[in-house]
Amino acid sequence: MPVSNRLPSAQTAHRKLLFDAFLRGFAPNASLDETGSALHKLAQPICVGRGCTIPIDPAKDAFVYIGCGATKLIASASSGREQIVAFHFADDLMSVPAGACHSYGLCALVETEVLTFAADAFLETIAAEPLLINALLGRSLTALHRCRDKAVGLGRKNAQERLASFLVGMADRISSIETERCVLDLPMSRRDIGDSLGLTIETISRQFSELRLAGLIETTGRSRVTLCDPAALAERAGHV
Amino acid sequence: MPVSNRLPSAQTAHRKLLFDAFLRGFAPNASLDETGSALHKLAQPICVGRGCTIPIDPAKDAFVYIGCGATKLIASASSGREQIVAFHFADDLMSVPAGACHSYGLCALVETEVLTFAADAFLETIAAEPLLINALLGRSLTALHRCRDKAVGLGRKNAQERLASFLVGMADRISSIETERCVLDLPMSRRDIGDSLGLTIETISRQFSELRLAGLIETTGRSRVTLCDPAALAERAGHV
DNA sequence: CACATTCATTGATCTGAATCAAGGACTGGC
DNA sequence: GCCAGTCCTTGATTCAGATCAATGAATGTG
Repeated sequence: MPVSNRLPSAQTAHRKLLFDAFLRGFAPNASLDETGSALHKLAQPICVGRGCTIPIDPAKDAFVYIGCGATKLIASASSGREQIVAFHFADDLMSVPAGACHSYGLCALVETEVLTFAADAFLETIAAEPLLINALLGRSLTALHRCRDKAVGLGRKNAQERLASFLVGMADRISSIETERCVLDLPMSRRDIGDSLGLTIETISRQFSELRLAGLIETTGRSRVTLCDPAALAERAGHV
Repeated sequence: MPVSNRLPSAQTAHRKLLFDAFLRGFAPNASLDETGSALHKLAQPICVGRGCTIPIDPAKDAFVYIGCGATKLIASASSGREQIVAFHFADDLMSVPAGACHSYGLCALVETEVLTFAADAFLETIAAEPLLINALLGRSLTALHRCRDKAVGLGRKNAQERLASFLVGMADRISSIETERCVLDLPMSRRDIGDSLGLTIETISRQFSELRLAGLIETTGRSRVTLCDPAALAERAGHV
């Protein structure tokens, strides 16, 4: 398993680019002088390869900004069972909770660059900047909304509805949306999809086959999925 | 099914009490003059009986403050399947999303008094009050954290672990915490518990019986549950 | 206080997804 | 371009929880 690397301090220019992207993506209209440099001091830039865990103190809450790449947020129940709680992509800002009931870990799906922040210091720093808190609040509410929809799927949907729901949701996030057809390059494995949907890898594979047979999707290689009829797929997903 | 009632305008005093409780619970240290009265104008006080749905425009996001009582936030997948996404109790402030994938409804478990706010106007009003945004952010992050833990349960736990997890979680929220024994008065029915844990009413009942047989809980009537050994129960819940 | 109704419990059976097992297809490294 | 290793697919069987069915306990209403 490859290990994670902090960016060497020589790459100051690169670090600056990453931090600027964060500020731009996070609060484009704010003019932050002191706050900006305070955040810059807090930001821990980290670059990890595919399959690596992003080092985060499990005892403290953290915020993580994804500059580029993709990650999975994993929660571990006892006896090694893992549940993927969320996927995140470039320009996402997420909160990683310290483990109370379960322990959380953040893992890169592809080569990924992130900034990590200790949550307490981060919140303290932005406390006086309504634009920033509002932005963070918006992200949190979006995450909450997504998590609730996920709970509906995990609690009340069958395997096929879960996979259809997952594909439609991913299409919204990482594909150019076309009404007719829609091409997705999934950065996660079948196992990841299973761990996200509360299913096994075999069930995921079988449902891919069924959706393919039904003419709703086409697959190319391991990662490319074409949604032939997104509307019909959304219907199978049990969306209202 | 009983219908909900706005508080008659005659009960101005009562309304004021409710609103004051909201401000006190929400941002005890803030001195809000204009913002306070602006919020007061936005607040829609509603009082509903057991089993009633709290009227919320399904087309727009809302925030709801619970003055007293208890509620369930229900999401409906297609074909009438319902998933309870969260329970809320006195002094909670929650966000109710407009339905995108699924439609949400808020329903009272007991006689309940709430204040509802249109989300857009609410956010606009508090935008310049860091204390308030921070409070709202904190509540959102707590809700997100709870929802993630719920996702772990729904995705990766068996029936007994889910019920044990539920009981331990409820004990934290609505009971005086005693290390040895802990008495809970659950305001929700077996069906509600099932709809929250992604299980049927029969499975819930069987698991109650098993936990009772194992000496971990005692039940009195329909609603009272005594946790005889919270630590052992937490272990059965698969908590780390 | 008795009745009606809803709610909870228990049992028997069924089913969708898990598990066990084996073969086949990508992908990346040399 | 070949090979090794990983990832994916498909089939057979098992099992946890759903469903179907019936009885028994709470609640609250007249």
